[in-house]
Amino acid sequence: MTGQPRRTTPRIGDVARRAGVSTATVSRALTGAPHVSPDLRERVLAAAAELGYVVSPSASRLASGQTRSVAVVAPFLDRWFFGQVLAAVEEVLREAGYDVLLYGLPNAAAREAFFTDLPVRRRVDAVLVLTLPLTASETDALLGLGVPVGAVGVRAPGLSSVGIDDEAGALAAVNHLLNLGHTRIGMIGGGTSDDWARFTVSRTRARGYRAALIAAGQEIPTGYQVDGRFTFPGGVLGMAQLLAHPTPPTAVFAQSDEMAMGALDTLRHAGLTCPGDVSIIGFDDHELAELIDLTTIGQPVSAQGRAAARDLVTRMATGAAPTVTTLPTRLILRATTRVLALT
Amino acid sequence: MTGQPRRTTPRIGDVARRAGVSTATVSRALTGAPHVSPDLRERVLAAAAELGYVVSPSASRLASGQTRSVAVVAPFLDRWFFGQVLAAVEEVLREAGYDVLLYGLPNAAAREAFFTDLPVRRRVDAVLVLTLPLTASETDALLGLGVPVGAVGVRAPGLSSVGIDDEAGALAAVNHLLNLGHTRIGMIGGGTSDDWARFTVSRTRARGYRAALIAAGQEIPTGYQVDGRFTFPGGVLGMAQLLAHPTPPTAVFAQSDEMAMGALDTLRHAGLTCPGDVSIIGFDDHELAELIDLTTIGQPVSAQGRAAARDLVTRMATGAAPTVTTLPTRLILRATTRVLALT
DNA sequence: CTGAAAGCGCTTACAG
DNA sequence: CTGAAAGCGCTTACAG
Repeated sequence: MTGQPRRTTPRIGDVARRAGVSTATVSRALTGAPHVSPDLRERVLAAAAELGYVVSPSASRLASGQTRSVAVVAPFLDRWFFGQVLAAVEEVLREAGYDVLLYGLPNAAAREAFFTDLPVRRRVDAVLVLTLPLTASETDALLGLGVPVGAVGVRAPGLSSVGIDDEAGALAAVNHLLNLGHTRIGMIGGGTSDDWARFTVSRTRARGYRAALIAAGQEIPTGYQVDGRFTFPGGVLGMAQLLAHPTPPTAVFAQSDEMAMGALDTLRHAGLTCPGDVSIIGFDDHELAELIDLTTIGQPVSAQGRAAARDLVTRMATGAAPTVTTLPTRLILRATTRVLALT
Repeated sequence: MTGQPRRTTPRIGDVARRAGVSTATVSRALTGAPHVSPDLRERVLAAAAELGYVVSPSASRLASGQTRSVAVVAPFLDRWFFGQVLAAVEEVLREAGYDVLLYGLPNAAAREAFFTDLPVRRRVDAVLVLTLPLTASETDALLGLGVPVGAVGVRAPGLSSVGIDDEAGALAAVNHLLNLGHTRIGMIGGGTSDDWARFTVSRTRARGYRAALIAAGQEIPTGYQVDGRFTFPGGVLGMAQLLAHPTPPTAVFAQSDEMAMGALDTLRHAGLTCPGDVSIIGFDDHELAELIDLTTIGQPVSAQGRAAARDLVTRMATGAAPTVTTLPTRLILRATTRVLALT
């Protein structure tokens, strides 16, 4: 019963003893702090390696006040856009040495719980919000954390944000259609959705749509703006709705590529061709867009995640002020739009 | 300079003072430990609420040895399958009160760094691996953490695993084709990929493909098994390869729906119809499969994530032994397969 | 059921 | 450049 060898995780004291230095020196050497002579640093590193020593995160955090973690908050985790952004964000943060704490808020209850309980409090050095339109009090709650807050696709005072100019993108899409001679231009958006997360971007893109038509001196017939819920099935239904219009559009601006794909599906099933009968332009440059030859407004998705993550890394390190970054969209001409056929 | 009111986060002592009890009692009341009289518990809860007290995670972890966190490790974060699984996993864990630490391993360097440095050490109460075929030493490293380890789509001794029977699924797919009278059946898989993560499942499904054909007494012509890399573009190319065969198949088993969609695209561009000229069956029941009317082998994706997360929650709470769960696949008949036309 | 006190394993002024 | 020591903020046997 005496001296039984309990194999246990080595502690900082074990490393210190083995290297013949104090724990203070071990700590300094391991964290890369200055004021440690090269040979001592080397001895410490060697001792730590031999022992397989790893610092205890909780102890280190408690003593230093730093968590080396950042929270990523997103309404959905299972959608294309979020997957792309999340992958980029995770990579940047991991390589910078931060842990990523993931919070999905798939429904109203989860969302409310998150902003009420604020589970990230005292737990992270920064928070990154992905395309979650924040109310003023939600923004306040986040800023009240006292750590840098960043966002992709959301703007609010006090936090960094990275995004695109949705209105300009939509305007470019519709202008392209106008340039091709179309005058009956419909839109599949997400307008009447009760889903806040998609409501904002939907409205902004709708503004661009209307601005383009108004600038061209055109009126927008009732029933030309339909709801596609930002999904493939929604696009299917939306296009069907447009086709049922007394004077169906000859061109359609879909606010996302997924809805555009749904619209294409409806055309195919209706025996219509694209762009022969109807031109369609999407938004996103989804990974499948190129393959189905979809004309679209491309936005840099991973790049938005990377930029947002990098900004946070910088702010955590330097205490720099929040920034606002707008990344460019571009018109990508492919095969689903063409000059209006003269009949 | 004296007594300046520094608004600071309340500590457990503040709550204790306000409630007129010891910090031990506050701790017990807050963690829901037994042996606290109802009225004291109430007083503590009230005091904590008034102060807006939140326990310091690092201090709590250091003192208790529990992290209330679980690591989720996945090779990709930006693919459909992982997004679905991740969303389900995150929801279960969050609702059970665990933090989710996310680790993406998009390349060999990241993977090696992860298993060498083992950044999750002393940091989580469990680890969940998503579809990452583990080498023996990787498995050992994980089990050496001393916490429950679970996996989706991976089996290894010592860890829980949730998955489907890939071979049986593939077999069912090919049997369906055989039942329709097809004898020239090709396969688009991921066989020659150097991507380990997809290599294993690819091989298992290929085994099912071959088993079905062998059982039917058929030979497999050279060139009937092509690589589609588990992507849409890969499916496009794979189908093109099959069409270029001296005696092209009349039916194709694609190991994933995304590849099946790519195959459909190739057929369309080649002026061929499906299922008129070629029947195609996929695997997954991807969310778009229903919309394009793709016959496929459906697998429950979110359910696998949920089951794996729940198993881990149980094991963390009870110390139960690892489990193995196999969820059912099912043949979903839709419009892309039909009886071989007699010519 | 409740409290005093030790201990979790680090980090970091403060001296030297 | 290096060490002794206090302190980070909890949890949990141990007594009572």
